[in-house]
Amino acid sequence: MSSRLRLPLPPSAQHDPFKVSCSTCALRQVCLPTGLPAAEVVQLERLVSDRHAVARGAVLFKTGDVFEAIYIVRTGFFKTSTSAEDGRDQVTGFHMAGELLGLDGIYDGAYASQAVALEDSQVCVVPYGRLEDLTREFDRLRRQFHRLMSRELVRDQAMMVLLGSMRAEQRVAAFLINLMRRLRARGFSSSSVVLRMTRDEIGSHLGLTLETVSRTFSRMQEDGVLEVRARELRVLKPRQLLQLVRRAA
Amino acid sequence: MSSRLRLPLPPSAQHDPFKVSCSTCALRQVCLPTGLPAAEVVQLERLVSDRHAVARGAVLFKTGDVFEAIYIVRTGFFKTSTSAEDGRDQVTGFHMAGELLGLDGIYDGAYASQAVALEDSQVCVVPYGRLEDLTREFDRLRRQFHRLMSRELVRDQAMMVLLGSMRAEQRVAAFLINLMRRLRARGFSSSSVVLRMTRDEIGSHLGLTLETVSRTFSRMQEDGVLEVRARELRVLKPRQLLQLVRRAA
DNA sequence: CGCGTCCTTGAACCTTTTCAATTCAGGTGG
DNA sequence: CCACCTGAATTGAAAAGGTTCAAGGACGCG
Repeated sequence: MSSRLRLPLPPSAQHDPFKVSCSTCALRQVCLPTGLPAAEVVQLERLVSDRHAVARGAVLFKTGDVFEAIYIVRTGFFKTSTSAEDGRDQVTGFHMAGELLGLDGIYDGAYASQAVALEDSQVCVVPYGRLEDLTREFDRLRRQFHRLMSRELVRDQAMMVLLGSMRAEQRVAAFLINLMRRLRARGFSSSSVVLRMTRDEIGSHLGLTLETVSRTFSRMQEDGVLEVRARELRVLKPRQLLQLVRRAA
Repeated sequence: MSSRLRLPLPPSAQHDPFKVSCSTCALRQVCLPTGLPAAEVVQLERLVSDRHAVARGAVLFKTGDVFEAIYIVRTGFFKTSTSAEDGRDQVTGFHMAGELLGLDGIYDGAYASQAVALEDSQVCVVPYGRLEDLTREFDRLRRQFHRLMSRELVRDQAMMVLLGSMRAEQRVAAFLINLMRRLRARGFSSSSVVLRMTRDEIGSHLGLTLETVSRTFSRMQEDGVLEVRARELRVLKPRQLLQLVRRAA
């Protein structure tokens, strides 16, 4: 009934779990190789030789770790968070299949954030030095890489608007809409989800307390917009949810 | 007595205002060519052939404009803001000499934000298509470009933490510290500034109302941390200002 | 099946916003 | 050169939204 946050792997990958094949990967429409010519995808495949399993709760990289690779979520679900020196900790994002992790490490050679798996996951490992080299030769790959970095900037801007000018209800609505849209782009139901994160993590991401998130879910349920049972969530009135966001502060 | 947000131009530029010379530019330590070998700087100079004056209040680019170039602030001061369809508008950043504008346009070929000059300014125009080409050949330039994009991501994360978990006083303190640090990196006084933006614009950037910004300035003045007279601002106790940020929520 | 973690809900409190009234500063024109 | 005028900034008081503190309940994992 509800979406499971795991994509079926293509036959080739199922048979040989260590072989990476971007060309046949189910994610190729939402991943780094999107739109690249076959020749460049092949190059990328050779680069992304390694795959890595990350158990639920395990840390993929943490703040200050030497930056050596970018990761692409293959299956599963991650959260990234910053940890300021004064213990201030904030979830900066949730990441699902096809999304890149670790781009913030390019700047000074150390990751600026921490990535933790929220369910048993797999990532593709993209050694950064070799990616850099590859972007020299391959124009389309280089441009795609730049586009993805830029997309992150656009997303961050949207997040700033959310944090800077939206009320609790709007933030939660915007969060859910964003989540469902990304799930839909991956072929999942756009009405049902099993959340992989706690209310606390959602709150941290949205600049709210876990109590406010919980209350907001409850209110949306009373209003008939959502059906909430613990982590199981169902959007009953998508249009009304959209209205909640659009409504000016 | 107070810093003026304008750097003296090198003699060569003063004599021929249309000739761009990164090699001799006063900004080369805080700009795109930072750390590049001379040969690559020369290439960059040839690329950045155009300079552009932007009068106070004028729009450099706006949301939806076709993305053709990245801009680098040469003199003056800019704000960037997003304008959501529902009229929700937020200042996403303030930008001074040496800082890049427009990177958010790479993603889909249209700027995602708007840039407005807050004082009479000049920008260097970097045609993006040609920059892309140049990054193919020149390894250091390409890496530097990636580093700068990544730095934006790191900054955005810091901004999210500010917006998501700091109280008004902490936000204002963090804003001032950040501003003064950037001014100092450009050779200005790190204690005095004439702000180029209104309380409203500061508030929009920090997720606060203009009244709260004003009250916070007043309180800091009462506490002897700042001296505020309209847009003229002086930091009297930098360490105390730092303490304000570090103090957990 | 029990324990721990997560979630929900209530009530009081606090910060920030909102609304409103002055005050101030800077630029313009007489 | 000064008076005026307009946008910006300050300040106060009331209201709202969210947090904090606290207690109880549900769920899932071992």
